[in-house]
Amino acid sequence: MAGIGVLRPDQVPHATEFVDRMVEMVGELVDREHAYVTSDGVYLSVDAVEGYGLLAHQSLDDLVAGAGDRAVVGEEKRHPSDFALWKFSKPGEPSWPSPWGEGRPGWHTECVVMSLDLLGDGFDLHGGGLDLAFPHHENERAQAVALGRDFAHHWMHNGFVEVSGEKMAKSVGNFTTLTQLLETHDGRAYRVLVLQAHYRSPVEVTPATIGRAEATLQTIDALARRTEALADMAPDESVLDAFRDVMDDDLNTPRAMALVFETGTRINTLLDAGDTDGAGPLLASWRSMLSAVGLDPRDSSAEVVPDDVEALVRARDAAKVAKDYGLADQMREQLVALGWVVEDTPDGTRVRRG
RNA sequence: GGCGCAGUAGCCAAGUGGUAAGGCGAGGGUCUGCAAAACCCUUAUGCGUGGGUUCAAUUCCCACCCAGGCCUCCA
Repeated sequence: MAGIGVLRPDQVPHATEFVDRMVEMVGELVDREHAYVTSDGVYLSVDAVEGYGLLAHQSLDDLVAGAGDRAVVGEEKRHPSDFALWKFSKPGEPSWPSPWGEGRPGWHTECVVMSLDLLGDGFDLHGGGLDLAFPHHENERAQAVALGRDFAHHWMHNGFVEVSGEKMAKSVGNFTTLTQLLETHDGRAYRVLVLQAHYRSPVEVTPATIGRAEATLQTIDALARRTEALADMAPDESVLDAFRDVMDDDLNTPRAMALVFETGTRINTLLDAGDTDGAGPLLASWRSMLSAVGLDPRDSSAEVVPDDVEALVRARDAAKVAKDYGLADQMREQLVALGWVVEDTPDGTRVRRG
């Protein structure tokens, strides 16, 4: 997680620790007569849920019609779309006690209980992949509604990570773990890729797109290096306002990133002209935006330049002063061969890891 | 079969009823001893196809093509 700049959650609840609460909730639904007991479990009655199918963009009738042959009304289910809140266990299966019999929780009761317990009623956002909208999230919402509780105010369903236009999934076998990715690539590249696409859209993640994102990062890191000695000033509020505007517009991170790049270009232009004071506020807002999207410029100060490389750099500077460019170029080639990127600056040769 | 979602330059990817952000790449230029970095210019009269509505559509409507997704009791 740290490799791609994702913060740890404050809470990492385990469903097994909330079984008692789930049983309580199911009991409450039964008491309210929004759930009923059958021979194999406890079911939620979707007729009791205002707007069931909202997240799936389907009416109850559509759901039944669309299910075709699969719309088999369980012998005891009152409605084909009714779903299990508690499922009686078969011998040998893990189970917990309940007033209705030994069993295990059904559809996402843990999500409902844990989010309401830990976040409280009426929390802001509920996220998840597009594929979870139905039935997973639909059924979560259904339970909360049947309970009369105020659930998530906003649902955000993100598009898939795709490879050649196909959903990346274990079952498809086009699966790359982030751990694998981090072995050979800058973890920030994945973040750049995700930021440059809208969250609701699919993102193409392939070696090619990751590689391009790394190239993008190089320009960000280059500006960070160029400005690392510059102190923070008061940020340019007009830039930050524009940033907030696009982020407030359904989290339009691609626009936000465009603003980051455009601001970077403005800073470079001012620095080229020697206008450090003019670049200061823009730089502060640039840093602020990068921080907001969780992209940290690579810290080059931690990079250790070995003595032999340093000696070569000094020797090359001496050769340049002596205008022995043939020797200087030869030394540059040596440095490049050793894996260093060589940049000439007014202060002499600078090297960094390529 | 039902319902949603998408098809935009070489690639990735925003977006709007009034004439296409940004990134990478590519070509040209400025700078430089030469490079690198940086900056500037160019790179879709065009946004899957065919109709329609409109003064005007990539943006709305209809049909079609194509990709991928969900349609439940493992979560």
